[in-house]
Amino acid sequence: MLSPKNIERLSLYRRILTELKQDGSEFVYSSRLAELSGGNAAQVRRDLMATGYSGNPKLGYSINELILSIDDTLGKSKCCSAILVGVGNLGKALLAYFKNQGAGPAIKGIVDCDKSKIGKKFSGYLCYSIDEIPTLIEETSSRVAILCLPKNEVQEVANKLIKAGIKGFMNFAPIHLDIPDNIFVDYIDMAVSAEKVAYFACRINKNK
Amino acid sequence: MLSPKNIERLSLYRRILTELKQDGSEFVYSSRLAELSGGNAAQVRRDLMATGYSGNPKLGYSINELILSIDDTLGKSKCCSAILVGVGNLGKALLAYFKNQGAGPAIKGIVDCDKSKIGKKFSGYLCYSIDEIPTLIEETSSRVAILCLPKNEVQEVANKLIKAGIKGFMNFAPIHLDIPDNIFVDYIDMAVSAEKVAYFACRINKNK
DNA sequence: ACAGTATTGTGAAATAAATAACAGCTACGA
DNA sequence: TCGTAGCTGTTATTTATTTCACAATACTGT
Ligand SMILES: NC(=O)c1ccc[n+]([C@@H]2O[C@H](COP(=O)([O-])OP(=O)(O)OC[C@H]3O[C@@H](n4cnc5c(N)ncnc54)[C@H](O)[C@@H]3O)[C@@H](O)[C@H]2O)c1
Ligand SMILES: NC(=O)c1ccc[n+]([C@@H]2O[C@H](COP(=O)([O-])OP(=O)(O)OC[C@H]3O[C@@H](n4cnc5c(N)ncnc54)[C@H](O)[C@@H]3O)[C@@H](O)[C@H]2O)c1
Repeated sequence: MLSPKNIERLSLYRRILTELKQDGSEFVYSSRLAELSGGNAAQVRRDLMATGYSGNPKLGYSINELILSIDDTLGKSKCCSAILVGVGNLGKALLAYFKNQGAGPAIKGIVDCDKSKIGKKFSGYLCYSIDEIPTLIEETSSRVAILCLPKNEVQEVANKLIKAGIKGFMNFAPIHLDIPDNIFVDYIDMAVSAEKVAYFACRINKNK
Repeated sequence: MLSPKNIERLSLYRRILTELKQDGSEFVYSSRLAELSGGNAAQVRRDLMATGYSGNPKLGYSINELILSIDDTLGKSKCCSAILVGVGNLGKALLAYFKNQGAGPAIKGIVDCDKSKIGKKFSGYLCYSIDEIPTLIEETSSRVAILCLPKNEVQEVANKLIKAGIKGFMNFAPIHLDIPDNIFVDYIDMAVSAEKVAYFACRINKNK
């Protein structure tokens, strides 16, 4: 089983490969992929090994074939759809983003509890009420939920989503979810991230 | 020197401690902090060691004193201010978020290249033009920049920002920045994150 | 005053991740 | 056709991170 870090890098390589392809390239070396992804060539090769695809010792990797091989490993994204819960400032921005972007699980439905939002469209998606979650998940066969709600609401909503069949979350609310450990959660904590950047930005060129 | 992961967790602990304090608690055990942060008690203790603060073997950690000690280690956030570049969908959401939120570097200025935005206010911040970056950074003594621009613009803008004194970036654009390695960058790549969640969500309860 | 107890602080051990090293290929030019 | 330069695949090594395990400790109740 691949680790989350392997998966992250494979996803990143795939995006880079897709861009290279659009630019008309046919082959790429691990060293070039390392440059473009900010990693190390040995690691790139090691990650790619995991997909089972073999490059050519003189030409490098065939971009087309490598993309297919990564598709195969990650699972064609289409196989897994998502719903987004909480159509506020962040939720709306994410809708716009994921819509214009091929990769990743396709958003198939959006949900809010605010009556003034239910029934309206956002980025072309009709907003459903929180009570319609089970139906929505069933009909869209979604397994992923993107959580953009206030932190004090998130645990309760996550519980409902799990009951309805969700197996993975992107959680933007700054709180740890107490859920079974067969459910995957990715925490995207921007406040923590900002403090980390501030920490290192303020130490650079002082201690080093 | 602390690692980025240590810093992330310390920042997280501080947020949790602040909430516990508001709820009226005075002391907390490492085991409780581990629960609330989703970690392990030994690791919590190890992280806290790095701040130099010692808990009490019977009572646990004094919440007040521990917060002060973490403040001291991370640097009172106030010491490091930030500017946000790219006031689009995501930029506006982030402005709203960081405004209502005490921690993290304070946003001191915002920048866009769109003439229809320059001179207007967003979440109370006046939007400056890209040419005013050097002045803005100097006047606000910012060392951090939050990058919310299209990916094909980001490298060029980052170069300007570095020239003007920025030492750390939060980069939301899905592209690796080619910059000196004394500049810190945190990449927040939501497409990758979404694919990772989809991968694990679709495998849970199959292979395990 | 003091035994009991549950927690801290921390070295040692285990695990995970990244990097280096190099044998084995393969296209290509002479 | 053959030698070679420069790549890949993969093992070995190193480095980083997490977890374990337990002596030292300080409060509590008697
Ligand atoms: N805005 C940002 O850039 C940003 C950045 C990082 C994290 N966050 C976090 O993301 C979350 C959302 O942030 P936001 O700025 O979009 O907030 P917001 O207040 O703009 O939006 C929250 C939305 O959730 C809806 N909601 C509330 N309770 C709900 C429930 N029980 N069920 C369904 N919908 C519900 C609200 O109606 C609203 O539409 C917060 O936890 C915030 O801390 C936001
Ligand atoms: N919207 C999201 O939720 C989201 C999520 C993840 C990542 N991103 C990434 O964040 C970036 C911004 O996304 P967005 O949805 O806000 O896009 P957007 O198009 O809504 O906003 C981009 C903003 O940047 C400004 N801009 C463009 N070039 C500029 C320049 N050279 N200097 C200064 N300002 C400039 C534009 O005027 C606009 O205001 C993109 O790279 C996107 O891939 C967005």
